[in-house]
Amino acid sequence: MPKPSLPQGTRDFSAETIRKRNFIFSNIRKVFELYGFEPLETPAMENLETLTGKYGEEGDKLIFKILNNGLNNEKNIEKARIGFEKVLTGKSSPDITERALKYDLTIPFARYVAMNHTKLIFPFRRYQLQPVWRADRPQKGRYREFTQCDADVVGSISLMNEVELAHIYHEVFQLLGLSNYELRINSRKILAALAEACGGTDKLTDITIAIDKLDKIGIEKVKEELQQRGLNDKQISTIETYLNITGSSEEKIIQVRNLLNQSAELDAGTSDLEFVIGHTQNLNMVIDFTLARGLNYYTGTIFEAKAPPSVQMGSIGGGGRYDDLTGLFEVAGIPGVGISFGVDRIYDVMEELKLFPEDLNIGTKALFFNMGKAEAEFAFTAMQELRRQGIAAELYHEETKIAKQFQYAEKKHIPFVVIIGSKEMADNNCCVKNLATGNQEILSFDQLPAFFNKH
RNA sequence: GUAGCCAUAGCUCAGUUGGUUAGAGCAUCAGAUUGUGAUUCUGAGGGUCGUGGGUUCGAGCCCCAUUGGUUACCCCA
Repeated sequence: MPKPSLPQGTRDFSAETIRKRNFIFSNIRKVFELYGFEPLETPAMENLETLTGKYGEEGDKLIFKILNNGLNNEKNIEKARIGFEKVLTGKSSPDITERALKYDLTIPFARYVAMNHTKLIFPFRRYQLQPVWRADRPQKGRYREFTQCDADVVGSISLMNEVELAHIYHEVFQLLGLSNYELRINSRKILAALAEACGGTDKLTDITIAIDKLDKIGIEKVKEELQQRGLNDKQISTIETYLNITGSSEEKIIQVRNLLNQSAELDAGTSDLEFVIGHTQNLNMVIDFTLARGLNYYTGTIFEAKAPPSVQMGSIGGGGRYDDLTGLFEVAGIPGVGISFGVDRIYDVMEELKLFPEDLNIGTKALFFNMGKAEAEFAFTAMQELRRQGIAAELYHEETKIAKQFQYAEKKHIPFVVIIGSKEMADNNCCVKNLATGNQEILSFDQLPAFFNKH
């Protein structure tokens, strides 16, 4: 029997971790609900066909594919062999795999909308908190199984949706204590206008991939990469000027208008940003023209939430507007915009900054000591009454020395112990001790619920 | 997929140019006090040094392979 282990990049979650994660989830859910979003869940797996081609070439490689069952069945064996040959050339074959674990929540959502568009009430606002899987090499802040929390509005082109989503980011991060997060915003339309000015729209991807790395590799390396991607000096010079745009959001918009030739794309992109900026005061939002985002279905506004600069953790959330996501599934004309929170990274950031409230790990409120057979039975009755009142309590499972029972309570972060010995039994009361302060008092049993509700 | 680093007790680690029965702290358990807890005292258990080969009189240490972890690239939450 080999040592038990977990698949790479996956984790077990202990009680303490789950309570902290639930703290994040419940705040996100609360804000989503407050903004009128409705919950949705989709399966862990999708048909592979639903997912491939939606995340770009690199994305396709990171989809976890599920091997078909019954490949060794005689009537399948020949097909499987041919299919496998195909797989070896780097392609996928439905004879080998036709299902995959979901890679994000947006594409399955688009599939859901496409399947149900006749029944849904538009604009349709849904939120979704579920795990997703990526066959990526794990490293800091990167897992193979992680949880996304998405909110999307589909069936509306109103920029008020962007405004609301920006507010959602802000409210959630405030609730979590991440007040110095940064929300970067840009528009794919402006990037398209830049591409137009630099060799045409077919250069859009090359340009965005390169400039997205500015933070990491610096301007010189970006210029090198642009050169390798076939841009000439004049085009690179335009991009450099573009990347050097600084100032307030308003100033940045003016500068980008001056730099790029006037076009419908540019006008649309800049006025989109102006609208969103104009309706979101004091939200830690900054225009970042280098923001590009990988997923190629975005067409308008794009968002990226950055962790506070004091921690080494890039993006803790992202999103954007897509004109026609459901078009991928043969249902055209449903535009939308959405955002996502990366819970696992938010968790790591909050842990590093020690932002979790102290009292999250209190499960059991009171431990009843076991002071003997008769005492324990007496305590059990008292405890059951507390439980009926909604107060979590435990009775120490066996009679043992006091020190050990105290230690158990301490280790489990139980804040109070209730001692019922022969004396208390005789007086029909109990001794309640606060472990944090060391204070203890004698209470009658009918005082207990009120006491614990107060503390 | 590519590259670097790491692997010794439950945890964090030490282990000299290769040399006897491989150590420490914390944790665990048991005992001097049978109704009051971190402290102190005494003692105990626990490792075929990730795995498999090789070099050597001799390997935790050197070489090769392999597995796992980790960090970075690509990409991303």
